[in-house]
Amino acid sequence: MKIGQLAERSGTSTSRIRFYEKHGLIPPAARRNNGYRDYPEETEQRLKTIVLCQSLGFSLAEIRRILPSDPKAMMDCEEATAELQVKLADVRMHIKELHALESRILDMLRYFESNKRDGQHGTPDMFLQQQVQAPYR
Amino acid sequence: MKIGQLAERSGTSTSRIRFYEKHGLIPPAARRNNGYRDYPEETEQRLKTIVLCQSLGFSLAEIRRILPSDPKAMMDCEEATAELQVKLADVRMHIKELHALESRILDMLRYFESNKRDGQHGTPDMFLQQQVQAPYR
DNA sequence: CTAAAGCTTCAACAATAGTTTAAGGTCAAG
DNA sequence: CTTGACCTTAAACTATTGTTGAAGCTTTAG
Repeated sequence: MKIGQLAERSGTSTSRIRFYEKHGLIPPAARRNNGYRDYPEETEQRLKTIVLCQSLGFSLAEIRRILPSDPKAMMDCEEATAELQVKLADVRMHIKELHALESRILDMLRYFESNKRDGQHGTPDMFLQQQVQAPYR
Repeated sequence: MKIGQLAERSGTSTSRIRFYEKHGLIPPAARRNNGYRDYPEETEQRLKTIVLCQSLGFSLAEIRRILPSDPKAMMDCEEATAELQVKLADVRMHIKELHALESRILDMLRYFESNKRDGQHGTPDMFLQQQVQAPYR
């Protein structure tokens, strides 16, 4: 399979595939006589796997670490499970942070609202500095 | 105030302050005879405001847009409120996405777990590809 | 035969938010 | 007078994930 066809089938792009090869995410392709890359079927699956892992929140560096570089190697379930649990903890922490951020934004909105009712004025620094010192922090 | 002292007081760094000036986030500092930047007290507040806004999830481009370039200007409450509401919607959408991601990771973990119990084997592609086609997607 | 499409490589560019480095000027203390 | 700390500028580098372009070779269709 040539690179263009692989790109179409895997839903990526030729530049992306070359980029992944260069960075060790897919094994270097065999070459035809003319120098064109020639891909086996399985590379399509591997590319889709990479895209899936990205959508699961793994960076390319993490994917390179998790997926065996030999595309035929068995995946170590223990290791994959461990990595996924780490990622799960990351995601949950991130969610917590965003909830805290949500609260702070709501506080700030309420603060602006009350100021508007009181017809108060001030510089942005005054508004925001006060917020910094608010107990919510 | 010289730039080093301002950096220390505001909890930033000299390079960061010069970077902000260059990119229009703080007004250009007055210069002493020797060319050194000389800062008024208020710049410390402005820097802290910028750091706060960053912690609220605003990018420097957004901060530059929201905070009046004249540090003494009044903040437009209406505009700030509108910006904060947009940011709030962003944050909430981001939280939703992360919850979906959490579910997908949990699905994957359960899938690995059941495979382990069954003593099954396979390549990462097989594992993950199956997951792609699972109904959770 | 020729033109278009597809392949090759290498290098540069994109955005974000700065840091680091080089080469040099200035200031205060001892 | 020298040493060290602090200041100046501009340019290059960091990390991430690719895209775009230039220059050139190959293949396919008409």
